[in-house]
Amino acid sequence: MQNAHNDARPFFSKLFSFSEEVIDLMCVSSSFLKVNKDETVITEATFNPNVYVIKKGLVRSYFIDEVSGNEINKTFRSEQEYFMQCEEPELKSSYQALEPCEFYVIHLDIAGDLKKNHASFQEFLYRTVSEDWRRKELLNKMLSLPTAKARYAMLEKKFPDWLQRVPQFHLASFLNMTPVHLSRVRKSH
Amino acid sequence: MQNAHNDARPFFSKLFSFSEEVIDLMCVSSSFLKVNKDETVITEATFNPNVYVIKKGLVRSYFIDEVSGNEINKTFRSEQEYFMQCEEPELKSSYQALEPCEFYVIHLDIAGDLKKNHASFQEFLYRTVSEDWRRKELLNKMLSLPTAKARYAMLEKKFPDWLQRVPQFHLASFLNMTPVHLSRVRKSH
DNA sequence: TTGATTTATTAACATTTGTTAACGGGTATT
DNA sequence: AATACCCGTTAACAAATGTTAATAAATCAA
Repeated sequence: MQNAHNDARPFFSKLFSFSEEVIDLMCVSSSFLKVNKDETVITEATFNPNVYVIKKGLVRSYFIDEVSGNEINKTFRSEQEYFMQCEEPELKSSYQALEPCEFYVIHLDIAGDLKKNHASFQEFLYRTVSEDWRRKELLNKMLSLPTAKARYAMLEKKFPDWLQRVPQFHLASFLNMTPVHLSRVRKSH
Repeated sequence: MQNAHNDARPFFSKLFSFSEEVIDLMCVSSSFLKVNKDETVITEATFNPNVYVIKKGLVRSYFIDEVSGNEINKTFRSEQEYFMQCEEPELKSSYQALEPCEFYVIHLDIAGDLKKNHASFQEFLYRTVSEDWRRKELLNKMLSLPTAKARYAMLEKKFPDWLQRVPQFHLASFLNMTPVHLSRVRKSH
């Protein structure tokens, strides 16, 4: 993990219309993180108040089903997207790199008043939550579909990129079916 | 539909720490709406920029599965909760009263700058989205569980009120199973 | 209350989906 | 190139869930 400093400036600028002051603050309080394929970035167990912005790569978020002990994938994120750990134990996820990844990590504990006193950062957070709300609404709709075939069809339509980049057995978990069954669905498609 | 005026004041006050000015604005630009059981409040087809705050009663939100033509329930809302129609066609829902309901309806088109210039209303919206995000996260987790039994167990744990108030066949749709199967699950439980 | 309508339960059967195991193609490591 | 490992496919079978229909229970309207 290295300090990001001005390296991150053009990247943050493209991300959102932050004020110059906010970008300064973000650069000063962020670091640069590289992880290998398959490495875990955050686990359900640990908490830190960091925003991980993906510069490069692909990540899956998942939780452990207490009944079966299996991992269940919640979603995937890639370039220009971000994630952070929830505070509620109930909602915590783990994040694993499915490709070699590069992140800018904004340390909110260092960034101090970023959340409180800077309008453009607040707007960014509001936009982030709103966008994520909409995506979740869409995922909910997908998971509500009663047949595996219909869920797959919706994935294909709404998230075609994932079909290319995400290993099939991870998509299967995401779609609430087994890898064997996903293979069947694709065949009969 | 009647004008709400000062009738709504104590209700709005309890809902969130709005400024006096915002409460005035909300009262002036809101109406009071009563609907019978089973009546539809909003349909997927129509759009209006209103916030429906539930004073009394219970509502289900649902969408039509284009494949089967069936209604699929997304969630339920009751006293002190609110809902509004999404702008994205993809995410629109219909809302139906499962009990006789009373709403305060805030007409954002009339309320003018409520969303733009009033901090306490903006905070309210942000809190609303954040809370809803968390609930959706939880629902997603529930729908991701691979067995009907596990989904029902989680509903029982996390939303015990719904078990009391929501008709079983509507819970079944919400849990992504048939009413017949829900009955089986409950029996073997 | 009565009768009519809606909802919940149960059973038998059909379909979907999960499970296990074997096979084969790819990829990485040596 | 050889080996090992991971992943996707396929098949046979098992388990879960959907479907239909009959019945019972609950709710609603008259």
